[in-house]
Amino acid sequence: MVVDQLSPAPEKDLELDRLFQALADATRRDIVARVTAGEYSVSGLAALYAMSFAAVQKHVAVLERASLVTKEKRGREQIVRGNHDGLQKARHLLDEFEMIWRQRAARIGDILAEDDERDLP
Amino acid sequence: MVVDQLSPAPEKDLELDRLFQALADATRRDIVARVTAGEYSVSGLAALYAMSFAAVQKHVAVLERASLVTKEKRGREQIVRGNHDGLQKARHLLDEFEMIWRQRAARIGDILAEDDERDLP
DNA sequence: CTGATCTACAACCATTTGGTTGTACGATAC
DNA sequence: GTATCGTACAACCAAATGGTTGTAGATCAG
Repeated sequence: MVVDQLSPAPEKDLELDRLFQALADATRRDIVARVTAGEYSVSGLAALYAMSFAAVQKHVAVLERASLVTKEKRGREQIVRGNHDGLQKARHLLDEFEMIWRQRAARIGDILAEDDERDLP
Repeated sequence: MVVDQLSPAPEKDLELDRLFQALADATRRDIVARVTAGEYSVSGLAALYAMSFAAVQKHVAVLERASLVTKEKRGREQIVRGNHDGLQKARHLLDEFEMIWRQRAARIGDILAEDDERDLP
């Protein structure tokens, strides 16, 4: 019974909480997209948005805690880069949901097939 | 320039905000997994968790607003079912990030290849 | 050295979130 | 009918979020 392998009580998965929480903001998603494609300093990012430097700094911190982004000091700047692992972890969970969904669809298909068999001689 | 096609200012995408926000809670992820695999009434779901009925009711409402779940009245019960579309929308965004990432990796690969060519006669 | 830049972090504020309890109402069971 | 079940919704509360301003420490340019 594959279904019951799912967490019976929702084990508190702080990691996924932070991951999806981090993605639940348009500014942060934009930052992820940008630093995935290239490198930005924190102030370089801050220049892109209509909010204070400190606000962007906080967004980057949220992304960092969620393992979606890494920071590396270079001179007096802090370079922000995309972290592939975090994205893949999120994708992986959604893929699992997708699998459960397909298994369910297949099961429904089987039941219909059984009904057909019963109807046949 | 594929990179610059990305939202210059983060267009406020309420839909994705709600989607990821909804997934940023372990209880709600568990609900999604369960109703994706089968059918549950709201009270049926509430029986699974160590919190009040009203709390679960709110979680279901959040999932419904995020298009991850649908409710349908049946007798005096409200049946909750998984909504495939919402999940696919989230997967789609992460897939886009994945594509950007791969393009970047390919670009870096090209640069290295160019360097190699320059080094050769 | 002086001044400008980039960053970190604290303090504060308004709003949202995740939970509670309590009340009310339609549908079902007896 | 009455009692019970499943639901909806309001009011309330503590904590987290998303933003601000202000202050202070490194690092670089002149």
